[in-house]
Amino acid sequence: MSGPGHDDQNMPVAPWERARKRPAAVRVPLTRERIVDAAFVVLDREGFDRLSMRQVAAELGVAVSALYAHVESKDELFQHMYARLFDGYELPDPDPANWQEQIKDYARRGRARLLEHRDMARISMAHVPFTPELLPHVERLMAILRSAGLPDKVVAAAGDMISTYMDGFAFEESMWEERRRTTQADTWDEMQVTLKEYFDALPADRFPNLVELSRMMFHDTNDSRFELGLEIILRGLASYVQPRDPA
Amino acid sequence: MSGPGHDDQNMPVAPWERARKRPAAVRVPLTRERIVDAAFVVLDREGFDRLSMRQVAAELGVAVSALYAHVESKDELFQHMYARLFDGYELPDPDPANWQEQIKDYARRGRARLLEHRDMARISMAHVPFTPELLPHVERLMAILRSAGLPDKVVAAAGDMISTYMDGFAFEESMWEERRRTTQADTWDEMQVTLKEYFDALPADRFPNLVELSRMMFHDTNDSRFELGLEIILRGLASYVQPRDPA
DNA sequence: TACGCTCGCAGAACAGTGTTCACTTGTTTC
DNA sequence: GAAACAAGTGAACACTGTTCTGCGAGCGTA
Repeated sequence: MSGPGHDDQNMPVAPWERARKRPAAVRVPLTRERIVDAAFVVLDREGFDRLSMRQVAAELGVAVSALYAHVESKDELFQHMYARLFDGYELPDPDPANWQEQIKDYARRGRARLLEHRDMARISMAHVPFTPELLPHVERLMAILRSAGLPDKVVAAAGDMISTYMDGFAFEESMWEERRRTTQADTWDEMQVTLKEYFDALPADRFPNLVELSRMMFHDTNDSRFELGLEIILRGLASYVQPRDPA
Repeated sequence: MSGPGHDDQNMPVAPWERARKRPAAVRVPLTRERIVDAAFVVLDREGFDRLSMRQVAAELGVAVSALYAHVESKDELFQHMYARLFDGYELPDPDPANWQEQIKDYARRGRARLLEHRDMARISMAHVPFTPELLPHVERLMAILRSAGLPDKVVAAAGDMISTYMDGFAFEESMWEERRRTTQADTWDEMQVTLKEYFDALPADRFPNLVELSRMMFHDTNDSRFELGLEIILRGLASYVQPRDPA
């Protein structure tokens, strides 16, 4: 998939190399990249709970123990999957006039990446503290927030808040997806109808607000709910903006 | 611990009941409450990853299979542990003049409850969607937010945001705690010093903001960081307040 | 008192997990 | 050709959640 050096697979083998290359071509060499690729295939097909080293090995047609030559543990495999989240996912240089849009865009792309693979948010969630892959992002995020004129204390808290919001939101989405899968609901719309019915059937004397607001909670798309939460956080942050150079 | 019907354990047995009660007293009857209690003991001592049905059974001096007479699965056990979070944890009636403080107080108590037991945030996080125990809380939270004059769309999004923030924050705290445990750091202060040193040692040309802000991120207590994040969210919410009855 | 019956728990078992280790096997090098 | 080396195999260990059979004490009834 994303590993390098696969381009020559479709090329015919030169006759004078045939004798040498044939035996080597029978087994594609096992690499960490291929293991991570296979892990994503298993993750998407089986989900996080059924992602086991044995399943990954089976996907590659290889013994389990072979994986441990390239990956120290299942945890390290998760770390490499986590690192994939950040491939080519960059923050722009600070543009103080547009800082809010810059951060929103960053968050949107982050959520999109988390939703690319099933249960990916669960893997990401287990890595919230500062990992080396995350540091450059936090650095640039802070650059943007500082350029906007936010006090340092707020900047320090905001980085965590934004990534926690992204992870938490995508995590919830994963959970609804899984619930949908275990139910008979085939589509997301069908699921929403079921949920809305459930809330409508709640005793209105004990849950007046829930009954009345169920429309809001389930008619909106996840995208617009995500967007609204983002806007709330950014308005809160913006309220801390103070002029930088009172010249 | 919190289960009912344990009050008579310290009472002496009446002599005329002694002959009858003795054999029964040899084995304290196994109940779901006792199983949940034992699960919390194991959780606090061993952590989430080592919390197994066999450990819980051992804690009670009982065979594993005996647990399944009172609890259908490990997942159901988690649900009962999760339900304990909400015992006697209520929201007040709406007081429109104080809505921000009411919500802050709710969030503070929620975080405190999550921190009462090791890794409790991880269990809570797995239950984010609407469970029956949560519904009354969401209902009252919405009542407060609506009384404050927030538009319905914002109210519907805010409930999720606040609980996600609580869970996410406590979850991160759990992770730092675990990292502290696996490191040799005995106290939290010692851990903070280590972290600060790590950030100070970062190449200042590539991470100027991180180096400069490391002081902010690790000198503050978790409580004040939590408080600041809460304030940011509430300022964002408050920006949506609109007059209710333009009379 | 003796019988049988029910119910709560014990023990073993099944299928699955992460991880390790002694072993082949295919390939290269001397 | 023989020796060395790396890579992958298969079996094993110590676990996990869950289920099934069976025992044995307590109860109601004859």
